[in-house]
Amino acid sequence: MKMSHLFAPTLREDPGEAEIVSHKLMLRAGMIRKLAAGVYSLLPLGLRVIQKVSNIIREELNRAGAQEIFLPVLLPSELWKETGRWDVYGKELFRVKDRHDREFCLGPTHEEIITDIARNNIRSYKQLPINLYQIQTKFRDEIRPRFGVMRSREFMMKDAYSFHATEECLQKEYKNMYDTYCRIFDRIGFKYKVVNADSGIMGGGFSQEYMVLADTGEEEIFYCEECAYAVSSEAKKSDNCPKCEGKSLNKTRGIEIGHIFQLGTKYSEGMKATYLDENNEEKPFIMGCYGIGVGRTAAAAIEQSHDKDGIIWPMAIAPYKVVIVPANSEDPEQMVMAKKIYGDLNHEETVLDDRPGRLGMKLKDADLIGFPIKVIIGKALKDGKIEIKLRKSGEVKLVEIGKIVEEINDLL
RNA sequence: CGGGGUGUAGCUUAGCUUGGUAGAGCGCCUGGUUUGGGACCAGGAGGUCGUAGGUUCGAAUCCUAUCACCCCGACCA
Repeated sequence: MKMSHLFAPTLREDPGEAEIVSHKLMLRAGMIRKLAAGVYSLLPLGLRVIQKVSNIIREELNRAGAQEIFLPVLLPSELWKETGRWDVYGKELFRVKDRHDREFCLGPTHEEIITDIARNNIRSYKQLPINLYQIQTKFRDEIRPRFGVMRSREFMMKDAYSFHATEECLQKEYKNMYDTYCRIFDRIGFKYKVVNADSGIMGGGFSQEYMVLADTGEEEIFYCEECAYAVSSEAKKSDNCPKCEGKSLNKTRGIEIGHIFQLGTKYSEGMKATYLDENNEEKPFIMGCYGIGVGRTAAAAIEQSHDKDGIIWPMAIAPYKVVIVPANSEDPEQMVMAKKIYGDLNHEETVLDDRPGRLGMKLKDADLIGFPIKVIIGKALKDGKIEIKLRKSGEVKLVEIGKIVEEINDLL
């Protein structure tokens, strides 16, 4: 991609509407623009990050045996009345009527719909277990949307639902999803904790939240350095770790980006969703559900990794991995070399800053957008060398022209 | 929904108290000089002052209503 062609309207100053750093930087880097409170347009850089997060989630879930589906956003009220959530969900549910005055809502989550599919299409224990997921826009009329895409009314979410014949089978899949989520967040490069949580309106039994550690996180969490134990502030019972006796708990803040639930039979009983077991007896499905906030994951990455100059993307979800910057756009030799290197690299992950203008302006934009690798073609070219500068560490390497492509590819 | 606050050019904002020509910086356009961390000079475009009423000879400024947005609280990926 050529920078002169890329639609990334960067802002030099902080927009007044943004309070937290990820919101400010997503606006300044030209990733998002607001349409209404809690409703955001994704521009090319923002969409690319969302797609990279989605792809990692998709790869790991597929590998874990889940199957991707795509459910409607527009949902008839009948299913919601079956479980009682038409009333329980309250004002947070976006309700609409069609021309015949039939009531619908815009999907905030899809337990009812997936359970309806299961009861209509799964009859035998032999068809279990199964885990179905989708990556889709969700709607929740939040009481107070805030912090950009961190808490918006329209947002991208991955939601998965599993169906089981036995409690043991649910436990096994829950553990499978637990591990899968760890792989997903490890791949992105997060520092995170898994804490026991309140299930809220989802209901059911046990649930755990994945919290990305960041000073600006909305929730206070406590964790033990010795073992994996972590807990959110409202559930904390003592100052010491219950597993490692006497060890005191450390306090930090986190952003919830994932939540896994053991639902049990709450929805299947409410909706009479049953299968026949090996004794020809009708049994309600035992269910689990597993969510990840995709947009929030991108915002959390920025909260966790940024500096005064801008975003420091982890390699795995950077919108582009490399930017090539000729120091002087009027210098023909530098431009020829920049284009040659651009030609030798993967265009899908590389931006060539071919704009006229001074080096400082281009580097400021590059640091704001957060490309992990800057390739600067400047003064050292006379000595047959090109500069590689890493966004995260600031480390600078002078590399001989002949080795530059190999060197860059080694860093990806 | 309760409490607090803000709406002036694409962005950041001055002007409002005390009514009388809408101003700046950045960005944008044209020309020139520049080119290693957001350059400089010259010229230029861009404004229903959130909206609707009212007071007044005259309203960005005063009054009323209304809308939008932001922050704190309950909710959540």
